[in-house]
Amino acid sequence: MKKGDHLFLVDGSGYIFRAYHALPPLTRKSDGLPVGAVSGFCNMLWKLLREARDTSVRDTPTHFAVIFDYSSHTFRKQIYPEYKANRSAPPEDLIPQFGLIRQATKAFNLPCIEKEGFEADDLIATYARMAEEAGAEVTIISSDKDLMQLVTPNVSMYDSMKDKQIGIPDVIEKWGVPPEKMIDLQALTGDSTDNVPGIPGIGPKTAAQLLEEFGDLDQLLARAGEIKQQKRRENILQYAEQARISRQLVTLKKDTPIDVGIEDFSLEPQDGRKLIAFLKTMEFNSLIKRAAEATGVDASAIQPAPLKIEAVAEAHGPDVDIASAPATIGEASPAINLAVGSPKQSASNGAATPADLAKSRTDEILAAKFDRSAYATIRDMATLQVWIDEAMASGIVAFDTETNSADPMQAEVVGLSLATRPGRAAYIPINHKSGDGDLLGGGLVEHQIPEQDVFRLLKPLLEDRSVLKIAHSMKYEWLVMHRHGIDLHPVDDTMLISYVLDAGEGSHGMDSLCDRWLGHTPLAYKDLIGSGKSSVTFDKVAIERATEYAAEDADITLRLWRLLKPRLVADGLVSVYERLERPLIPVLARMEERGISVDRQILSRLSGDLAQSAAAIEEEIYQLAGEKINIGSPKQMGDILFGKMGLPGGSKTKTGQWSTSAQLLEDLAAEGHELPRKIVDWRQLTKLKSTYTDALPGYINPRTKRVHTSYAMAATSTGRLSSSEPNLQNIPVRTSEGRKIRTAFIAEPGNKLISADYSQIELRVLAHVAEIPQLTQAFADGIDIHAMTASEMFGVPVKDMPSEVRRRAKAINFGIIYGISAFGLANQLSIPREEAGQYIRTYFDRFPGIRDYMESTKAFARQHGYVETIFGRRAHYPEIRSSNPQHRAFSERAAINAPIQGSAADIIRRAMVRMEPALNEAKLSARMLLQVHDELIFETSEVEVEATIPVIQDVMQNAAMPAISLAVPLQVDARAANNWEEAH
DNA sequence: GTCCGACCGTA
DNA sequence: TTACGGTCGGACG
Repeated sequence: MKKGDHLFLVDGSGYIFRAYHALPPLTRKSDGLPVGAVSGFCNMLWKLLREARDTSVRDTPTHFAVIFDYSSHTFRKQIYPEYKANRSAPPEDLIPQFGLIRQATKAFNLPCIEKEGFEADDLIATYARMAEEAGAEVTIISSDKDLMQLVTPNVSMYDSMKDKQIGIPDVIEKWGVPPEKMIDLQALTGDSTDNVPGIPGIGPKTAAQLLEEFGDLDQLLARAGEIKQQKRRENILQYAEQARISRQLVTLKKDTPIDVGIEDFSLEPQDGRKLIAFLKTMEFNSLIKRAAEATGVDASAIQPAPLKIEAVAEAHGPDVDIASAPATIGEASPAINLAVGSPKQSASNGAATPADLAKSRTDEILAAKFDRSAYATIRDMATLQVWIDEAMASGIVAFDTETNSADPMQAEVVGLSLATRPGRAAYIPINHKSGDGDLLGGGLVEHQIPEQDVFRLLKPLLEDRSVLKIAHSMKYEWLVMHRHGIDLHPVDDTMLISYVLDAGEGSHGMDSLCDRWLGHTPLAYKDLIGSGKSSVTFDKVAIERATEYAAEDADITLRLWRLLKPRLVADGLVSVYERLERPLIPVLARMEERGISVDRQILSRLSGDLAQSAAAIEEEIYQLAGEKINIGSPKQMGDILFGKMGLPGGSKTKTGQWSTSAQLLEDLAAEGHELPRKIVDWRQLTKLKSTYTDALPGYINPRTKRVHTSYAMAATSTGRLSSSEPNLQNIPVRTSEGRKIRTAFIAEPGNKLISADYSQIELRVLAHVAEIPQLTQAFADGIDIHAMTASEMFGVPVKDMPSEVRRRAKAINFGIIYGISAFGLANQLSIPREEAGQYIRTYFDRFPGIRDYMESTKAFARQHGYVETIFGRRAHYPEIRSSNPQHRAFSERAAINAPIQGSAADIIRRAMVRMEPALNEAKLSARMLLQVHDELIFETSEVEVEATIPVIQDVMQNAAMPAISLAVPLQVDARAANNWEEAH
């Protein structure tokens, strides 16, 4: 070796661990052998060697070697027996890769160096010194801080994963000291992963500052008495010896006895056949292709090399006997997978198609068993930090919070679980209380990390943009975390992924997905907390039980994610998920968090009025019925009306009871019967009272004084949201009595509510998807759509049209959207079935495109089992091929409705996702509070109302663009007022 | 105590 | 004739 030569030294052992955690897991397709780290290693070598042939790259190697640890039994153990004693066993799926990486090195025709009793770092230090003395340049391929002490003007490091060169200035920038002082710095700070003690309370910043002040460790220890901070001075004096031992441990040995000299590292030509044979064994298809091209070897003519899985003596834990755990092909840990969609995702595993990947992922996941006893309980901050580091390194973590309430606006966190790999999960108990105890319900259980410490440690992880957080129902987690000052991102939600994939195929709850996909029944929540009167909140659950339950949930979530996420790609649903579902999580969470102000007094007064009116009607009903019966019981009312009084009964319900529906009672009232009218009125009043005026005040949050609904993102088959607790999507509006309830929904003083709603959005969507020229024209001209329909059908001029004619046309238009039947239309309009059938035929004659749309939609649904919205969202109808004609007909109507209702739902979702950025852009402070399918409710200060309305309208009217250019314009009406009734 | 059907509020 | 959720009564265990 001579001046001008350039030696590359790869820290093979360091690379394995880093690659294992940083790269997406990968298994050999044919048998599940874990090869993720091997793949990363081969790709790195390929890149380094390719650059070696590329003369345009300055730092090309002339000499090359890969260095490995031999075992953890090194001379350092003699100095300090605890050295590296806290290392846990390497992950099971990493063990077989130790040997494979050595084989890879040989396949690349590179020297593979290791020596008993020494670490790779010592060999690297020795070779670097020798090369430098010979006048050559050295590049160490590693980012390990332990090697930074070796950096000189002639020796630099290279972080292959970050593609970053590390020279003297980089060391100073990172650690605050030059390379030659790294030893002293490490001696002071110690190293928890290697169990190097250091001095307590001294971290890198303090160490750098002290070394700056005192020059070096010896000076510092000699003059420690001069240190002003008492605690720090005491620690340094007390632990001086520990620092000296630490210095010995971290100092790399530059005179390791070597068996192979640096002259033997001279870079040899690539042996294409040997390399390709190995790559074939590993099934690294893209590398095979590149290697064949570069070496001019015909890859198809080469057989895979026989695979030898060696028992490698590279022990990374004190108690691991690798020799007893050699991996055999086919028996490798199956729980290894490619991380599709993670922020740290790499390009590809060479699998054929997304569908193949989804399939192989399914097989792998199913092979992994659940073991609740393997879950860890985290009770101290050091252990928590280890898990956080692991999550940081892997780039993916599934988590689940356990709380004492289903309401995220009130819930207190009881504990939190994490999963980093299938089967590897832990629970952090935080607020578990003892079951018995005093009147206050018992105190905090011992050995739990204080809540604020847990969140302080977790915050960087939960907010790290390079770590994907996965939860089942992320909106809940987002809200709980946000209340602790954490802005959770980026995220994935397994419930929403399932929803996008399988809307209409049953529930998307974790338990049912776990059963459906993983063939596993998780611990039941009810079994932990009990039920009914004897139930307890989660904080009373024993921590051991809670660990099994909570960690299992995180584990399941991670496994479901690995299974379901690739299906998004395979089924072409990525953009539905990423544009219509995932971004809505924080938007809806903020809406729920804001809530809306509801006036207790107004509701209370209304409730009193309703009670009085109902009581008066009650008396009249008892008079008319001749006895005191329960008016609220349809069974009892039916018996009175159709039994005792002998009124002509209409239909019966499927349980054999007389139907007492409002429609039927209205018909009887029209015939002059008094009692049915009274019952209808009574029902209306009591409905308004019990469902709204009495129930709503109970939802006013005591802390915020506002009502916070909860939106379900994955509840409907069509893509609509649903609202519950309370349901704010069914607040009365039709009758004047009911509308009064809306006056209780108010803006804060100085503010207004703005209501903005799409006009006829579903008919507009119908005009677009069914391509109906008359409808399109009518919407373009802005004329009354129902009057136009009536005019087309009945030949009546729009001008001076009788309201009854228009009403019928309107009913038909709605009927079309609902997948019309003569039976249904006849019911709706109270006309004979024959007449309704004639209407429908006339409609189809006038608008043949509608019939074509309905027929083609049914045919599509029969063929595929689902239908699609204009944005590609799917709604599944498994019963569309049912042999039961009723079930089949129902599915057909639903399938006709879904693309229309669902496309409208998609449009308003798009508007909601864009709304906040648009308002921010316009420097407006309006807050979106509610969504009612085609309406958005905002609250904003009075002075901004005028400027806000056009922005809202603009976003809503253009929400389909640019993905879809609708054949009809969207119209949005908006109004501002002090309460919802006046704004609507 | 839990579940289901009838009924009815919304889009 | 589509999509929901809440309340009630009544039957079940």
